[in-house]
Parts: sequence; structure tokens; C-alpha cells
Amino acid sequence: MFSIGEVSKRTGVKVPTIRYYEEMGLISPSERSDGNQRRYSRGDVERLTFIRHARDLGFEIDRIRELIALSHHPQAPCDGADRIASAHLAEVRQKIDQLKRLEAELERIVSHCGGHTVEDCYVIRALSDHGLCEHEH
Amino acid sequence: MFSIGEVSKRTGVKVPTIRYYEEMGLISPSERSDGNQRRYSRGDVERLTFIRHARDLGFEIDRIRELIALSHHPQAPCDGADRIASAHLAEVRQKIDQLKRLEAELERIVSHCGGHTVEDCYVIRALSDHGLCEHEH
DNA sequence: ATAATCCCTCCAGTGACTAGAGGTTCAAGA
DNA sequence: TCTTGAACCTCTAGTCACTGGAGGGATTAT
Ligand SMILES: [Zn+2]
Ligand SMILES: [Zn+2]
Ligand SMILES: [Zn+2]
Ligand SMILES: [Zn+2]
Repeated sequence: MFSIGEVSKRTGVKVPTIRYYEEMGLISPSERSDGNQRRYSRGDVERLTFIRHARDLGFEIDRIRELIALSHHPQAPCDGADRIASAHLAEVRQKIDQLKRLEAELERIVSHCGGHTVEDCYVIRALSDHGLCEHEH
Repeated sequence: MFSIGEVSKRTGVKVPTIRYYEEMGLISPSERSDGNQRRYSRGDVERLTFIRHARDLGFEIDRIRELIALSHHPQAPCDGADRIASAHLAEVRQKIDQLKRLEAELERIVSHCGGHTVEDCYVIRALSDHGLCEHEH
């Protein structure tokens, strides 16, 4: 059995975050020591590793909850999990596209200012007037 | 003088958001009607347009506050504004890079599952084990 | 036995809003 | 002028996924 601090070191999930995950129902309440401290099993460490990795890959808590629920039915078809991952990939791509539009616009704005005073700073002017932009954001 | 609703329509900033910006000190408290309703000038509309555009371009509230402060000194050199915009551009680029790494990893994971059951679903397995990943995230 | 470290619960704060409750003011039509 | 309905007011709480701190108890090593 591991203390919460040991689990934190092993999984890279911070101590308060582990407690938060418990409260959110992502992990079930662990056993306790005689002095009421949390004691975790190897299985708990695995689950937290899973959660950590899914979070690192950008999955939301609710999606992770669904993935965990699915993983409890090993014989069920896996298209549910695949759909969650595909949907997440689509969202990531959308964000990339939007950020690229921002990047282009910001690059243009920044490079345009050969400015001296605030009065004729292109950054300030561009922010004041979307008409100077080349695309929507 | 415009009511808060009119300003909202003109600037695209929602009514509660305008009040929120006032509370945050992004705009100074407006005049009031006899019945205590907010009344805005053309200058207020311009400032909210500026804020809206800066938000659309991803600038944080604090940075916008700084940009507004700078714009009150038209004769000052504009490198402060330029630096804020450049720093923001750098952050946007960093986010794009990170999301691209996620995209690559997710694409690989999703396309790898020719799966049938949850038991041998590659999505679930990949989430359980970062060792299967090709990069850090 | 004592000291250092860890752990407990509870509460508050982050950013940038958004939504709702319960009440007041305004503008326009009859 | 009166009335109706839309728009407005303040205040509070909720969103997401944590993070930090206060004030106290437990564990572990010496
Ligand atoms: Zn400039
Ligand atoms: Zn623009
Ligand atoms: Zn699968
Ligand atoms: Zn990984």
C-alpha cells in the first residue's frame, strides 16, 4: 500500500489533484490507515497513470470518466472509445486551425510596426480596427 | 448616449460582459441615467471595440489593460505595445506546436485501432501506457 | 521522546466570463 | 396619462481543472 505522496511521485499527479479526482468520482475513495490517511493499491496507481496520460493528451475529465467506464467491459465493442478519441482529435485540429489564423494575423501586425510613438503604432491601430485585418478570427 | 444594450449590439460584447469589464477596471464606470442605468459615450464604444478585438486575437485581460494604459500616452515610444504583441505571438506559436504534437500522437492512436473489443482496443492501451507514445507531450 | 515530514479537512482563488433571481426603469402604444 | 413589456439594475453562484493555504493530526526516523 502506498501513501498519497508516494502515489503522487509514481504517477506525476499532484497530491491535491489526487484528492480532487476522488471527489470528482474519477477514482473511488481509497482505503484508509488507522489514522485516517489514504492508502493506495497498485491498481489505483495504474488508474491514476491512465488519467494522467489522458489529461496530458488533452482529454476532458468527463471523457476520461467515460473511457474508464468503457474499460470495465472488456468484451464490449470498442467503437465508443474510438469515437471519443476521434472527436477529441477533431477538436484539436480545429484549435490548431484557429490558432494558425491568429498567428498569421499577429505576425502581420507585429511586423508592420516600424513605429516610433504610440500615436502611429501599427499594433495599437490594428487592435482598434478589425477592418485592417485580413481574416476573421 | 447609448444604453448598455445598444453598446452590446454595436461592439458585439455581451451585456453582462460589459458590466464585468467595468468591475475589472477595463473600462471606467459610465455615467448613469436618472434611474441609475448605464449611459455610454462614443468613446466608450470605441474602447469596447478595441477590447473585443484584442480578446478575439487572444490577448489576456491584463495585457489589454496595459495596452490601454499605453495608448493614453500618444507621444511615448511604442516598443511596450510591440513587445506585448510579440510575446503573445510567441505564446500562440508555442501552443500551436504543442497541439501539433498532440495531433500527431492522437492521429497515430486513432488510426491504429482496427479493434473489435475494448480488451484489445489500441486507444485504451495507448492511454494506459505512455511508453507506446512516440513523443512527449 | 522528539522532531521532521507527511497527511487530514475545509475554504478560497484562478480566468473570463455566463446564468439566474428578484426587483426597477424606460419607451412606446392605446 | 396609463399600461405593458422589454430592457435594465444588483447580487450570487456556477463553469473547468485544478492550486494554495490555514490549522491541526499521523507517521517515521533518530
Ligand atoms: Zn508599435
Ligand atoms: Zn481582426
Ligand atoms: Zn478501439
Ligand atoms: Zn504519451
